[in-house]
Amino acid sequence: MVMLRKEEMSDDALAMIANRFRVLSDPMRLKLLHTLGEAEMKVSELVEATRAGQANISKHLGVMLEAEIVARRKEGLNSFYRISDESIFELCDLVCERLKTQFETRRAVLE
Amino acid sequence: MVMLRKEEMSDDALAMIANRFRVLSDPMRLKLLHTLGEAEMKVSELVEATRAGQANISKHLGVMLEAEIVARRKEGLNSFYRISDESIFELCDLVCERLKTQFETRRAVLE
DNA sequence: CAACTAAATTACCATACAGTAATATAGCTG
DNA sequence: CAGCTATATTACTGTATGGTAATTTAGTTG
Repeated sequence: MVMLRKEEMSDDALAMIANRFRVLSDPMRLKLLHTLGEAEMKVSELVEATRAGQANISKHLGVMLEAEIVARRKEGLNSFYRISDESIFELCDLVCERLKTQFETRRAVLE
Repeated sequence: MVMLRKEEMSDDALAMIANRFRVLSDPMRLKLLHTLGEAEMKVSELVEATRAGQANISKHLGVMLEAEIVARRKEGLNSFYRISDESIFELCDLVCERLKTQFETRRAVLE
């Protein structure tokens, strides 16, 4: 546990971790994950839900598929995507909680 | 809890979360956090520990200071940095565990 | 105060990447 | 098979960002 504190941490390991964070560092991808949180959806539904371009959504889904954060199931003309890495919700929750604490602390300074 | 699953999630909130992930999405910054994990250090020590350029390190530290992931204490000519957001270790651990699981699954496929 | 030092900032270049329009691919349907 | 549809891919553009050299800033010491 607490890997990052342990002495040995190779550059390759750091690069892999950094890459995972990079995949999560885009608002549109987080929006897709948020939307997908509820249920499996096909691309056209995600396009409608996010009101973004089809090519854009396809590209973002491709990035997350490659990172194995989502999984794809093809059925005829449609592609259905779903979350395949539930741990991202834990990550987002942690960040959310931390941000709230930060803002609360900052606000308290003004009193 | 599990914020990302809740229905309402504003674009601003998504942008803030994405930004936090972005700050963590660079190998050199993770290396600095890893190095800082043990104890407060001054910039020159971090430069030596990471074998990177001084300007580079200063810039990365500035990014993390702005994000309130590290804190700074000035003493004479020196600046001492320390981790101010311990939750990043939890984030990194979660990612690490998930990556290990992924690779193990992928390896198992070859048997 | 002049010389020195640590850290921050600036200016610059190169690369990476998000968004988008156009096109390709693959499956469906008449 | 011809046309249609959903998704993926390609090519391109603009913007953001990491690395670095040069400079600035702030503090120290003779």
